[in-house]
Amino acid sequence: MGQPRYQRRKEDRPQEITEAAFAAFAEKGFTATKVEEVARRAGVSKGLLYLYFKTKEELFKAVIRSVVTPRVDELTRTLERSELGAEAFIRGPLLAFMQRLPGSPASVVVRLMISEAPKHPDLVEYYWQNVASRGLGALRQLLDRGVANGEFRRSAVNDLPQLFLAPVMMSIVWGIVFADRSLDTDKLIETQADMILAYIKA
Amino acid sequence: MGQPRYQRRKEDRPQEITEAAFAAFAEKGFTATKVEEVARRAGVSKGLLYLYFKTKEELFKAVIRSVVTPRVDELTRTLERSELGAEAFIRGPLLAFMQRLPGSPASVVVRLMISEAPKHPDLVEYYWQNVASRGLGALRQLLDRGVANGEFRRSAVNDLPQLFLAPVMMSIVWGIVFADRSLDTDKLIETQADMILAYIKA
DNA sequence: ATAATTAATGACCAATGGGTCAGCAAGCTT
DNA sequence: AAGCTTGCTGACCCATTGGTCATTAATTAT
Repeated sequence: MGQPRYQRRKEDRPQEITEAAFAAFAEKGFTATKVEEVARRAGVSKGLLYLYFKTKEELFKAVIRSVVTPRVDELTRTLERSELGAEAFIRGPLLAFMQRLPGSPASVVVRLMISEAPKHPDLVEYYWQNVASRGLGALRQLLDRGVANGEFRRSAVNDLPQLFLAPVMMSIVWGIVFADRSLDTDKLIETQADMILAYIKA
Repeated sequence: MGQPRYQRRKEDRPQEITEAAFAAFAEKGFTATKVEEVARRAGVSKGLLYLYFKTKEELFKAVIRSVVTPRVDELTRTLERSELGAEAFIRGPLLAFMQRLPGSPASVVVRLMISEAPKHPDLVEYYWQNVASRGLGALRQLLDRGVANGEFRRSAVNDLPQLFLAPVMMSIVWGIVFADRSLDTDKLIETQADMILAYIKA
């Protein structure tokens, strides 16, 4: 009956801890989350956590990276695979992708970035390199492609792909602040796409 | 030479403390700001601060209210005074107002709300009643007026005045996270106004 | 089996910071 | 000028929590 009191699972621990931390941060934010709480959720002692992550901040960075990386990969894959025209791509996969963001972990990342960015310049740099600049670059490329093949005219939008993301950001922030008060985020994002397309169509 | 070590200025203290707190919160955020730091900035002892504000949270709420109230008043006044047509109002005073927001204290308030909203439901309620719902209501009214007098057609925008604010929010968040990396927020907001107007014009 | 290795524990430490309060002194009253 | 009220101070308290480390026990090697 000697149930061992724990198992040694060196391989799995980091991810388990990271996932537990994400869940905790999502609920309470970074500062308000106690390291011990993360450990408890991961079914692990606080001491072990500090064996895998030097400080609470290191853990935080690892969490952001772990959430962000797969999502960016998803986006770039979608972009590369597709052979749709620019407008069709925007109305199809891009719209779907953007509409999923407000309800996804991305939303938590945004909240954490806004709260903690000023204290973590290296994390901002990472986020810029791996998410923002790549995403915006892809959008710019898409718009330029549309111009090149005559679908779109060249306009201010070419230099401001942030216009696509503005209603996504609005939806995310709305969700954080006014959790309950409903807003039709799908409609918001879709209408923006409609407007932009009407505005830039050749 | 008996310089008095302090003066009694019961009337001015609350505002002085509130202003010092705003400056401190703007730099470090709510949690990272120590009450003692606020007191120091206000040129006051920590004990006195607690004479005027029961807790750190009460101070926080007072700060938000003090920043938000005058700004809302400014907006509503502008709206009421103006006798411009809907489009002219949007391209004129409304655009100017929105373009000022990202560089204004409003930006700090947004950051604080995003970070602290989950812990301060009553503050969210206050913000909703006094800022969000009034601002959105005014925009809705403006759009309806435009429809009524034949300037605009009725469209999805009538139910989603958040579309106007989306690039403002984007600019604010951008400024918080990527402080240095520049974004032409004026252009972003102006282009959005152009797009919306093109989209809804009768 | 026995020894060696190291994943894992949890009691503990030290610093931080919100909040208190006994006492001091500015400035008013008489 | 003496006394009184109260705005104001700053030393202090103590709960919280990030981080450490001596110890334990699961696993592997011999």
